[in-house]
Amino acid sequence: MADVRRVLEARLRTAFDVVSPGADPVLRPSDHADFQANGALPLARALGREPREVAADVVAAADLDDVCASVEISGPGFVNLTLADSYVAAELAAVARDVRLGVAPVAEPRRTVVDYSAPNVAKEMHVGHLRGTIIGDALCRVLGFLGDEVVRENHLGDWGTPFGMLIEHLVDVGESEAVEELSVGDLDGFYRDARAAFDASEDLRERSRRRVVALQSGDVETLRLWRVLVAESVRYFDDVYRKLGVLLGPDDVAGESAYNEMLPSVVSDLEAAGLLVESDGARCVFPPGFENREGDPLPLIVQKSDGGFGYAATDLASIRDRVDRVGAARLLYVVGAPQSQHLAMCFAVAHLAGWLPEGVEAVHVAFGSVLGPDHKMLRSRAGRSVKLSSLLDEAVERAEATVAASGRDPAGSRAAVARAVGIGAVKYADLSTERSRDYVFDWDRMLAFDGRTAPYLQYAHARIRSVLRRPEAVAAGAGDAPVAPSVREPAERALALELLGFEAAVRAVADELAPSVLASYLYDLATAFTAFYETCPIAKAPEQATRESRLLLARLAADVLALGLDLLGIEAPDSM
RNA sequence: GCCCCCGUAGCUCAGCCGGACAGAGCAGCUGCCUUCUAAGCAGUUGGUCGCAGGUUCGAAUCCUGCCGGGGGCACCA
Repeated sequence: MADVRRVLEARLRTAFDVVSPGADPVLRPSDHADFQANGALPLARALGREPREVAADVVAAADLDDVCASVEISGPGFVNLTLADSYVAAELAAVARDVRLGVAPVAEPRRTVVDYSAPNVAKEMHVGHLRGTIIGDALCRVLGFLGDEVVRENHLGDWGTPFGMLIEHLVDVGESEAVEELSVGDLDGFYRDARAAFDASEDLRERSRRRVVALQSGDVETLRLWRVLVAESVRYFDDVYRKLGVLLGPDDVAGESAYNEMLPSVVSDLEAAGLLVESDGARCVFPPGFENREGDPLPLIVQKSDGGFGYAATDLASIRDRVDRVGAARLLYVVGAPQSQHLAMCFAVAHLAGWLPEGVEAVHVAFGSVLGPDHKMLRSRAGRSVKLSSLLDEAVERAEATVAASGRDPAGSRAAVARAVGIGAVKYADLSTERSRDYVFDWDRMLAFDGRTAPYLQYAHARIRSVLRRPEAVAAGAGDAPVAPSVREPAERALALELLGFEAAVRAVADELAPSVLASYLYDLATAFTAFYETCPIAKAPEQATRESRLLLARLAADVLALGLDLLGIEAPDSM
């Protein structure tokens, strides 16, 4: 209801229908008014009429008296719409009464599985996992807030041939030694040592091969050792997730191994459907439209020539499981862009096999890579991938240094503020870049208090809370009183309109699976607030009515900032 | 060779279901703190929207070709 744009859109649609049924009003924000409807121009061409005449007919047919102060035809046939202050104020008052701040839940909630993060057991989480984890988490929060039933699934890499090697290494170093190493989070050290030993010893290679067989055939002791590796890794991942402040936890783990028992039926059902083709000893499906280097049909290898299952089999099983058992209406795969062909093939095969029925949507939510200052994949000085855990620690350390340098003494723990700022900076930098693009990781830029950064937004929020804590504000109810806000001053009006755009921003994130829309919106809101803050005294406004109105605007700005940041998984301290 | 993504101001990016002079942040330059957190605000400099065609009354946006960057292309996941 708070979305004034949708109200305008609906009214205009009715008016356009009168002129030509089904015509799109093409409503956009405008530099010349609050909004402009461009629909008369294309419609005029279709009708072979003068654009301004068509616009005039639309305006005549439109019922906008209660919402618009002025409706004017301009230029070649634009319809410029300026909202009535009374309408803006009334809508704002409605938002103020709404715990959801004007964001209505979706009419038809969908059960949505979000597959994201997916680190590998006994391997370090690195920056490659950063984007997927942050983006997936933000989408879960937004979809959940809009009322969808979100099922998080962390598709852990917990199965496959490397586990023969890893388990043998576990045995060699001794179980308690290994657990010790893993529990302090040195997964990379463990993996590297295993790898080095594997490469150096034919005996170990042979044992590893036998161990894989034992694992796959369900040998009890082997499974026990495997569970040790998984459990220690999951515990470590959970530490990282808590450090990062994401929703993901041990209960969300749906590792590859969880699909093991379904793999044979994936193969046999594909075979029964006549989709399976044997090629060079491997059992494959050749979905139409995919070619390899030589221009030959490209297979999705479901079962390898050695009888083992490929990851395609697991991915297909997960699709079936999520549709049949979980009952999902939508499957989101928050997975890096390089996997797009693989996922497209999996979806294609699932369609062919009838595993993705009508009404179930599968989407690859692809994201780009994290690049270093040299615009190449971000790596450490040593050329290794950057350990995610260390990166997060560095973010907090750097934030701590800036907070300390400011000489401020935020109420509450300085360490907590540093954590919110450091982690928030990393998340906002990531989320504010359009997700399909690669993005350049730059400490100084993301941690700056100037510009489009989390620290700027957090600071804007903290300033508002500070104003709301002032005695004059507390006395006036700090914006909680049911007042009719005034939007007479340009800065008041601009802030009010920005606040009314919150619902549209949140919905756009869900519709386009693009958290960056909300990230941009929050920056615009923060700048609208600071402009208002500069020109309009809030707690110190001389008149009681003005004070109450501005306190309401300020409180709403803080609430929307806090909620919006929360939907992105970013904390908003009350003081900093 | 084929497919996918990207190429917009010095740097980082928005806009891309066609519309009124191409926007923002940073950096640069100018101003503004005895007054609610100046970690702020206001103003300003800066662009052949990779190139060339095409469609259109109108193209950063749609189509085609080319150039440049990244990624993927059968038994690792």
